[in-house]
Amino acid sequence: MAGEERRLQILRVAVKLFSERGFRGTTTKEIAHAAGVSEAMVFRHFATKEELYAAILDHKACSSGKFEPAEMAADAIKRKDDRAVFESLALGALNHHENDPEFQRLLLHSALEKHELAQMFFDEFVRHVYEFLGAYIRQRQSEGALINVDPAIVVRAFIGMVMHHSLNNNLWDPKRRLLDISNENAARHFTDILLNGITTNSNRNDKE
Amino acid sequence: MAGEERRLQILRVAVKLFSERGFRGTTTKEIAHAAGVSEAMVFRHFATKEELYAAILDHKACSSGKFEPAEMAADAIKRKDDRAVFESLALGALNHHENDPEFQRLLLHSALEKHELAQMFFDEFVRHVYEFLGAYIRQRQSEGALINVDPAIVVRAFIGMVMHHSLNNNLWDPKRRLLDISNENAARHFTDILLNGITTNSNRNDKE
DNA sequence: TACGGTGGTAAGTAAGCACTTACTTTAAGG
DNA sequence: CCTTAAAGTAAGTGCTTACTTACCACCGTA
Repeated sequence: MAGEERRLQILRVAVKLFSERGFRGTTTKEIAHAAGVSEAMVFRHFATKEELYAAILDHKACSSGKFEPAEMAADAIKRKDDRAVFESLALGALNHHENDPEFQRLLLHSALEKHELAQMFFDEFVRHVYEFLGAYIRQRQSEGALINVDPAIVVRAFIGMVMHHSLNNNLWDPKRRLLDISNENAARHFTDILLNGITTNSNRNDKE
Repeated sequence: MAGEERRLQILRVAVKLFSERGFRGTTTKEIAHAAGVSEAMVFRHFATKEELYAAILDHKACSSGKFEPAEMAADAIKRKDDRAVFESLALGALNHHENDPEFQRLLLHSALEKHELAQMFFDEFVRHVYEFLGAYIRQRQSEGALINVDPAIVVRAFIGMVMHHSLNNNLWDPKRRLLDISNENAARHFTDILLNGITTNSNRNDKE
């Protein structure tokens, strides 16, 4: 097998193992065995275990790249369709986490281990999301469409719903015994709650 | 030092180390050193490292006990004051996580490591929260105060906001660069969003 | 056919790990 | 003051770990 090919293969199996067992929980022997080569081959491609781990986090974080809203979300923003903006962003995130559950586990493991690349990902990627969504919310507030709350709080609340749901599906309740809904339904309901709350109109008017 | 006293002291320092570095990341030597005793003493009190870890998780999870809403929340439920119900529960959770940040880290570590006690805690404690809050929501729906959404979705959304906020404060953004608000403010704003959403009334009426 | 570079391995090494053994100190009770 | 049991330790044991070394097999090319 050619060099680059093998390198990628080692990376792939390492992603799987690191995401399952974390950095310290995964041995280079296991990685080599899973890749079907000897341990020495792993160290030919990656000088140290740490370098392999960093390469993975780097690859995973950079493959996401800077936060760029999906086509559907960008379109919704132009139309100022708040519902579509939040719903499409939520659906994008939920689908991403469903298709790549290793990513969330990897990130959590490295955050708990205080690996600098986890912090870097957060500082880069998450900050952009806050800035981007925050700017949109601010604009819609100035247009009188949204109430005046600190946009950062709104972003945190919304991301909270979405990420916590993903975390439940991937980590706590993969059998989905507490809640089993499609990503589409989840995105729609979370958006509904964010935009309109759960109080009935009659009840809301009573109180005002 | 007396036996029971030393046992508790070892447990305390082990909680700290395990929550910081996880099970595999913490050595029995470190625990012994942090407790100011020799490694052999650790193994006199706990037959294996695993047993020490289990004792910690057990203690932490059981000290929380079954989910019992705080006094303030229980009172709010009797008064059917939705705002107070959600706000007091949120504040309770946020304060708990702030005062005992080790707890969240410990739980995350053990969930990632697929330790059975983490799953047990989730199955017991979290299920109760869903049942309890779900029942309240169902009741308020039947009274026409809340709209008819699956209560489990509402619970997930609300817990999502609260837990994700705690997770940010404890793990991702302890410096609180993205959002720095008091627990009281967070609880109030999350409750506001859950109950009323962020759309302005004029805008909401326009669309209806 | 000689050869050099590349893909690959078997068999280490030194350090670190959970856990043990064989021993010493401490202190309360008769 | 002597006994005795518990509190405590120094110095291992055997295994695992990340990482190395020294070597082999193949293959295109000159």
